[in-house]
Amino acid sequence: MEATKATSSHFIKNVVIEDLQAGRVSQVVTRFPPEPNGYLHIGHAKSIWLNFTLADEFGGRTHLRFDDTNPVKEDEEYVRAIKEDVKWLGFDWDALYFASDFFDEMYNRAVLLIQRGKAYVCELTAEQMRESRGTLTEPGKDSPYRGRSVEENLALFERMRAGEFPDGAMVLRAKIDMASPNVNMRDPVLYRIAHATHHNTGDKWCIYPMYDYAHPLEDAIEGITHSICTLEFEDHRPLYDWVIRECEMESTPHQYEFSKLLLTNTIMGKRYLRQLVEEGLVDGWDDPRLPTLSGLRRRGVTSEAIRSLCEETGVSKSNGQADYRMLEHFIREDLKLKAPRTMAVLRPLKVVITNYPEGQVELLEAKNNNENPEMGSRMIPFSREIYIEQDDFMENPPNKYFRLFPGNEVRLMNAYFIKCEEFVKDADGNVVELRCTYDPETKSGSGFTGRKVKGTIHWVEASQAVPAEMYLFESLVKEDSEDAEDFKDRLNPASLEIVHGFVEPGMRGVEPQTKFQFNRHGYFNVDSRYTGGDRIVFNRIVSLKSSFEL
RNA sequence: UGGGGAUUAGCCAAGCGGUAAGGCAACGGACUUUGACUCCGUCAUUCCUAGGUUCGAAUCCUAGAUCCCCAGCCA
Repeated sequence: MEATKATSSHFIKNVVIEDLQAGRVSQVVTRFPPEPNGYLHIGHAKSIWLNFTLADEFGGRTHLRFDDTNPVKEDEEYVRAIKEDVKWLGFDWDALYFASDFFDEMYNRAVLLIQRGKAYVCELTAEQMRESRGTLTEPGKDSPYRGRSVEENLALFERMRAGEFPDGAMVLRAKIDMASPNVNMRDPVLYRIAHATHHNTGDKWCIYPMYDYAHPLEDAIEGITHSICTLEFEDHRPLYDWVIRECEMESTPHQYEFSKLLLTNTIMGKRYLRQLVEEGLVDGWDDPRLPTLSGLRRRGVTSEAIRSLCEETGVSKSNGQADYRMLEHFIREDLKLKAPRTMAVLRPLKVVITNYPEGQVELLEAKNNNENPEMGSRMIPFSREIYIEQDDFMENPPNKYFRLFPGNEVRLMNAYFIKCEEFVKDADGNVVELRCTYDPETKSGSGFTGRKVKGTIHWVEASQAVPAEMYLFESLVKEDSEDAEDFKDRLNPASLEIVHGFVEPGMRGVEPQTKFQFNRHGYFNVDSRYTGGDRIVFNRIVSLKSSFEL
């Protein structure tokens, strides 16, 4: 049976509970309102999670709404990608809308505003408008067009719509207060002229509503009860309420602001992400190093881990960033029992077991997940020649190194104890081969207790080993580089290392997006772009924790 | 210097007048066929500061400090 998941409390949930109890709303309706002008990243995941889980917990509904009010920046391609990401996170919208579905209604409400003397057509240029807006400490000046008659405004607005004026010639402005201490209230622009083809409405419109005007109307039309956004919109709230009130909307949604999710050691700014992609500094929007949802997905991060992160970082109004290690923790936690465990050698070092019969291959049993017996076991080959990790041998080891070194014995996971007798170096002095002996008595599962060994290392049988590429990722940005002026100076040149290693024979033909734990290394995902034919590429999702330092 | 927010441990975060939850990280120890996992233990006499109210304050009041956001015909 499924225990009811106790979700933690937060201030927006408290508001919802009060609204429900007081009868102010009968059903919670939220929305996730992305602008289709870019790819979603983990910060958006928080908003998606918040809106969907909040409504779900109280039997409400959540809409997916594309805020497509600016045709020059938006594209159908992003609509597709955003839908895919939301679904991948595990959420289903109860209704799908586009802001553009409501353009007629918005236009009609604008006419109403004009009729009520609450809006006017202004012919100030953008620059003049900026100059007359005042500053943060000085009030603005009224536009010379502020006193136009209702009739004149109506006629002009109609002609704007009819396409009689070029872009920038005039705008529709709200008539509020040019002296407001809140600059958002200084007669904000409601509509601008843009002769651009819209991905949904084509060339039907050449005037488009601004966010501050469109958003509250969209919410009201859809019957949204709790309109959740991020902190920077806090001082837009009076305008949000003004639009709802002055447009005489029946439904009165309320806006609540929370602090967006930021992660340490990553780049989240839309502008920077776009630059990385467009300048080819990364492998597309789904580069596994990116915090985009498509990048995280390709890397192998699970949606469950992302949801856990959202849940555990909480909902508040204080600015801050969560430690990326928190995400890593939830990835490991999610994959621990789900991912089969296998042996993979990233940087191979050949080992010849000199007392093992030449030409003999035996099959040994290996559990697929030590902590999850339901995953069963598999048979893996073992013979005279195997590969181990280069790191697992040192000619001159420091104290507390309990892997292989001359004269030392270790356990080969799932196999036998081996002892290092000699090592072979090439002309450059690199160790290229180990010669070891094994003890048949120590076979895995035999119950041998004769002696103990401190180290256990992993390996892959040489003749049947399957070559594979492993993409090892580090943070895209250097640690503690937040204050760098040019963000490119923050880029970590070592964020990607590709190694050529070996995996077990059973890995041949593995499907993209399959996740494994490589014993003693970490969690890896089969890359969906490069894997195919004989090529297998693994993306390292996250390493295992380690308390060992050389 | 106008307006809007924020401030509880290294990080995230509960707490709403009755004596500081939880998670991440870190650090000890036990266990271990993954230096992982798991388990046990440690980790804020104090909540930005200073005053005040109160039997009692992170919570209420007063004054101050620091940080974030706002002057797009972007969202």
